[in-house]
Amino acid sequence: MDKRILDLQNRKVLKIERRGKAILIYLSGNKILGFHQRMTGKLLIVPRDFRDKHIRLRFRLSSGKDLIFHDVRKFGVRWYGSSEKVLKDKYLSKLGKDPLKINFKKFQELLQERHGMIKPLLLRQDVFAGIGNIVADESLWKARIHPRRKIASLKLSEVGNLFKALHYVLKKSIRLGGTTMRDWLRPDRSEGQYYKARLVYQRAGEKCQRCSAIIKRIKVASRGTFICETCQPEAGKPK
DNA sequence: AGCCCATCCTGTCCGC
DNA sequence: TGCGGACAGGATGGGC
Repeated sequence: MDKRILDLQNRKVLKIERRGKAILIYLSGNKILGFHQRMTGKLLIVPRDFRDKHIRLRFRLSSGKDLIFHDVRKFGVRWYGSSEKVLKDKYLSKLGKDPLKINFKKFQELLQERHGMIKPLLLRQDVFAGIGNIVADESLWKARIHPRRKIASLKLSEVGNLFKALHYVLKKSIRLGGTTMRDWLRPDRSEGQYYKARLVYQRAGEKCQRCSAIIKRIKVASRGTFICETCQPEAGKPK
């Protein structure tokens, strides 16, 4: 039996917090139980007799149900310890700004003095906490910005459009309960509805909702990336 | 600084 | 039906 798990006995959940893509459960006795779901992780509240080969952790709750961490690919991360120790973790302590919690001026500042491409920057959790591949592609499409555009080449109006697009996409995906494309489920095992609402991500070969051109799949930052080449022209490549 | 690749691991899908 | 390759909501470390 794992001592760290035993140590959870009788602890009370005081609050649950999200920091970027990390979920922190504050427990009595100054402890934090934290998770990062990565690619296929999910936190589920299930009946005690719920069984599945991919359950990695199981916590018995006083409600009579179990909290489980289910993770097919085992990339998920779990933290546990005193809140000081957990918050000092390399990943958690370096998390950047939540895009929904900053104003446009701050957003502009974070883009200053950057020399790379815009999409890889959006995906950096130490700069913007919480933006993932889907939100990045959907936002860049909405703002009509090619993911390989150099940050320094973006006009003020484009930076403004991107900021607005990020807010729009993040709020919408949260309102729709997240993205279920294959594995992921909400804690009550219902599906998130954002995947049905997406406009470019994983839609290669389909028509752009804005201009009817065919959506393409390219690679940016070693990640599958979906764009409309007409709406999101690449700098230096006039059509 | 920033880009790419491989890696961690399991499952699915597609072409042959 | 089998088999190999590509790809999948992410992060990290090494090489250039």
